Amino acid sequence: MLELQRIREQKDEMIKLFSARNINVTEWLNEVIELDESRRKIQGKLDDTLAEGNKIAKSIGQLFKEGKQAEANVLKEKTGELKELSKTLKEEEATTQNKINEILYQIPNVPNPTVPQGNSDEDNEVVLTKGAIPDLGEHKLPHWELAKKYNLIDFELGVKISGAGFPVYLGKGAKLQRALINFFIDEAEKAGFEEVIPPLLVNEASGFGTGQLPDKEGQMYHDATDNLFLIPTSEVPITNIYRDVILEKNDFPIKKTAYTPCFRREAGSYGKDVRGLNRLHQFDKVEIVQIAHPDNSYQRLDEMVEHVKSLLEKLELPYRVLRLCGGDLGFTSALTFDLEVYSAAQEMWLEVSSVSNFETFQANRLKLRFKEDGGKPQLAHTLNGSALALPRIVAALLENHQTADGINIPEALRPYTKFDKI
RNA sequence: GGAUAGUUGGCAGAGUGGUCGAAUGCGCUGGUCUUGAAAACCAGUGUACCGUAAGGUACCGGGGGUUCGAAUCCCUCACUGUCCGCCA
Repeated sequence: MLELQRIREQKDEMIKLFSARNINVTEWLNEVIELDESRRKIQGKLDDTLAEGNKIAKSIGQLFKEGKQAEANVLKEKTGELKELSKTLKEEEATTQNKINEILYQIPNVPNPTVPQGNSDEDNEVVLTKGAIPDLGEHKLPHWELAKKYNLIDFELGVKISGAGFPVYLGKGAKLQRALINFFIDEAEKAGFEEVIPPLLVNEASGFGTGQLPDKEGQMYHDATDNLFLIPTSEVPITNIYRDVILEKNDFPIKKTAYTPCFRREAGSYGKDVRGLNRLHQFDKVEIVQIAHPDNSYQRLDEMVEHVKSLLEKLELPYRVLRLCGGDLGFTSALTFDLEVYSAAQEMWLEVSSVSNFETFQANRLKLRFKEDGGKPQLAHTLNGSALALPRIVAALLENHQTADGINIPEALRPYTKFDKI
């Protein structure tokens, strides 16, 4: 959620930056400013009214103490009107505040100045492409066929138990999952991230804090009985550790990593994009999260991208780094780098990581702040990235490393799989 | 699931209708003292909003109510502790 104060002070710059998203926020911002002005006026009146009421109430108390009942009763008469007035003003203020919030909830984050303008993923900027695309010759198989051939993943079995998008991993397929998770976690720890195991179900306040709620509840599985949501990413529970927290300056840097399953309803997805492991309702992911000082959050973002790149290199996968354009940029993000691996048999790039700086957008909702020596609390920056999402990595791993007589496990992963080949 | 007790400032913990944003202790910050430190003593120490400021308003788990006045009374929800039941 955007900061009201920033809207007041930097409206024009913001409008300019929002053009990267191809949206015009002028009317929204003007309306917010206008509503805020009237809200403040109302509050002024309300405060005065309450102050007067407080004063009278105190006098009445005093009079009672002195036994001056009659005088007290006279004063009581006067309070009725004040009460009515303050009630009305309170309602007005609440209504106005709600209108402000309604608008604020709809406005996405301000894009960083380096975000290219664009409408769709076609306008994303390729920052870097690295690694050789393997020449698999004639006999290349897509990963879902490899999975079947080597008995690694059973998609139909998952349909029987749960439905489409819930694959069952078998034998070496299951071991490969576990190996990747441990590999990713170990690498994250080496990079200074502390491992946590968060809850997989979160409450409404947490969903709101990171921006899944309101509006995107359709994306999450919801348990209505207890009003809990299955996490679509561990970003939600991890970042919410710091909801309603005021940090000290030397608490930085805060770096957490977690492995969790992730659950996404993916309503409306269809076609080749959902084939095999490309898009699932349940998948595994190792996430890295940082809470950073505003002064160096972009440096932290770069470090996170470097970390993810190193993972892909160790897995010997060809990848590219994209700077997302405004049209592809997530609602809460100010700047996002996507990392994609090349899936050699499908002959397409698959997004395996998304590394973002949310600046104060989430922190504002979370009330996640920090204090400089002697200063007032100010909002921290939140960042996160996948490091990495498993299914598409598995897809690329199977496809890219396939040979006529099996699938080679990359060197870096062998200590974890304990086998060299599938 | 049943019974019962709770939820107060960074922590502990008082406060059961008025002068309570809230005693006291601990912690923290600054000062005095000291060669330095500790101790002792003194002062300060929540958040948000409004206001140029002085100052004002709100917040004692959330929401609602009673009252001139609520941390305190009532309703409701959430959470926590304890006991019982069930269970990995």
